[in-house]
Amino acid sequence: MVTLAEVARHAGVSASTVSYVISGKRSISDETRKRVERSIAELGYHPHAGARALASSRSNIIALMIPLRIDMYVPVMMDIAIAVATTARSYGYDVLLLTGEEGPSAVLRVAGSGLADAMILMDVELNDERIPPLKESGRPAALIGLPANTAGLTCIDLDFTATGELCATHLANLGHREIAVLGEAAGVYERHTGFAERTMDGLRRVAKERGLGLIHRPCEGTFESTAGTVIRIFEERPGTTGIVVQNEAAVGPLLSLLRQSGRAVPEDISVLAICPDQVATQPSPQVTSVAIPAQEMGRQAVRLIMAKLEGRTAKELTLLPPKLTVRGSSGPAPAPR
Amino acid sequence: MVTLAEVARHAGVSASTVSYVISGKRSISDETRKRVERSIAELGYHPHAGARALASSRSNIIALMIPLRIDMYVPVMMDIAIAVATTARSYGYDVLLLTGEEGPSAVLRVAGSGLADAMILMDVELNDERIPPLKESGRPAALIGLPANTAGLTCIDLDFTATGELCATHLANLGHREIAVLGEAAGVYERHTGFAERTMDGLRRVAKERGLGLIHRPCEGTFESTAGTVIRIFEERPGTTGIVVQNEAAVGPLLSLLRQSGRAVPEDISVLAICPDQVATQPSPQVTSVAIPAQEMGRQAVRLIMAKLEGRTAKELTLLPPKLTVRGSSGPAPAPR
DNA sequence: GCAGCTTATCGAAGCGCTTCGATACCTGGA
DNA sequence: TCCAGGTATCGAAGCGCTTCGATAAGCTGC
Repeated sequence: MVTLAEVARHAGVSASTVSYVISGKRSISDETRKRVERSIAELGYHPHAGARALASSRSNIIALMIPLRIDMYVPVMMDIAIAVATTARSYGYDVLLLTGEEGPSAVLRVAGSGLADAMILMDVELNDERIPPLKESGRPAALIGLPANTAGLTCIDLDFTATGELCATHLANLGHREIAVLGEAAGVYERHTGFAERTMDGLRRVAKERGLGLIHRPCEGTFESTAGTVIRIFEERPGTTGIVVQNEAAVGPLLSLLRQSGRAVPEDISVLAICPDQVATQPSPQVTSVAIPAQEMGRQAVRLIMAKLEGRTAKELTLLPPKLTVRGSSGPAPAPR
Repeated sequence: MVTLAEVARHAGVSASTVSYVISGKRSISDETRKRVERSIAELGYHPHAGARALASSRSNIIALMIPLRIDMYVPVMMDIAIAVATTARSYGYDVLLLTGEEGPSAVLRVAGSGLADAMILMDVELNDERIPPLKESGRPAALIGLPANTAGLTCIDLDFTATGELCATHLANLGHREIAVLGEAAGVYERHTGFAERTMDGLRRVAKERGLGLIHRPCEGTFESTAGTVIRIFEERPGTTGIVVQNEAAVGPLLSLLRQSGRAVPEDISVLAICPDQVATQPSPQVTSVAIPAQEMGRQAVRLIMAKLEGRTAKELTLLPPKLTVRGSSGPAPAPR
């Protein structure tokens, strides 16, 4: 292994000079800088991460914690993770991957050992047990998803309330009067992950304002459970002409089922989904959707953390505005029979 | 931050004694050990990762490198990543997440800086450009996927040749005489990722041996491209009664298309897929499949690396045997018309 | 009763880096 | 000509840990 000292000797300067060339924290003459840089390149020098962390008490690592139970659609998590890693690198940071397996104690371990300078928590629940140790650790952090109490934290999420409003407004504007929501699996509501409720709030608000009928049924997302849920919906509200899907796994099955049961999309039924574009563009017809801005979340999370690491303050709450992309699955409500 | 020295003072012993209590590298009297352990717990001590890495030249970190271009189905990658992280933790290691973004130089950077003790490369291509720097770095490594030349490396993959054989044998045993393969997107073959070719080798071998007709068409996996491919297959070989799907994205579309075109599964057509169970169990009927053993790959990769880190030698090639799970989509070939 | 072990503990060196004075030189204004 | 104020560089301390040799104390067996 090449060390700072060897580079210094090779360049004919002192170790501290090499260090300052690398960090740029003191001015160095052009001539010396060039000489040192050449030595670094020639010797293939890489600063020792551990030594650096020890001397500077900065590891240049961000921990990214994935929960054990995954509600989010997996590709979304992956997108976030990749966006986090890529953005972090652009700031000179690396990313440590933590799984929920280890539980909240992982937070203490990683913060306590100085392994990571900051943390990002994904898929945060309303009363997430990782939050107390996180606050205790005193490390900068960003949460993806909203806990019940965001005081003193930095959180990012899609604005699900606005998403609900947007979906309901889109359908109302198209003349739909009865809409149904294919919700998340029951477990999601039980664990109070929050986003599902917030979506419903938005839907309800607009439904009330515009005088729409609205029913909401949880849905597991398998073909069978989707079938059962859809049949029940049409039994209870035969006049339903618009369906909003929150559980992205149900999108494919729903379209198959509607086709099978002789309902045309979008002529008889309009379908909207809250899902990644990947899912929306795969079936035929493609589905009008509000995307989960996974990359944006990951990027923002890192930016907010960098702000904190640099001593600036970061907003407590960042709600990303939803964007509705109109595709083939939504259209004017059919004329009432 | 609590340091070793403070723990030592609190317990009334020297720093080195505390260190030996933690590492277990020298014998310590029961009494002293207990006292030290109590102090550690009371003070909430966590060894500083950087200091440790510096003194022991071991970071206790494994780097996991995800490629930029992703052929693998994303949830499979996630499964592997989570299995790697979980298994690594059980050995006291953490996982650093690297994306392909940074290119092969990331290998040199991470190895050179002593950030990671070892590396795992995912989705390895036949002539993967990360391999030369990896060898140069001299760090232990495990590759998930097979490069063209495995000499001096440690590689893990599903035995795709055996997988192809297994699929063909299953269909042959059910009496099918004409089978078609819905392959990966053309790009996958161009970049020579290897696994697709190996699957075909296996299929061809058995097809020849058992006298089956076999055609193979690449497929992008979208609904439209799958439709086009399926139509062409039945035009060219109207007698086709068995379809093997390699591109998991095509599974859903294929089943929809067969249903639409009035072909019953499995009565008229048997469908086999090489895909995660998640994908196989979602549609109706559920699909007979050979699963990608994602977790197993992740676990094995870590085990092999641990062996190397402990100075033991690791096998060059680990091919995991395929397992075929029979579900509702495959059955006896229909009587010839 | 002492050589010769083993066991338990300590002290000190050193891992490779950052960072804080200190120093040496140069410039320009008085 | 002299000194204030920069600019460029050096030396040394110290970050928190591991590890090696040394030491002290407790055994065993003759």
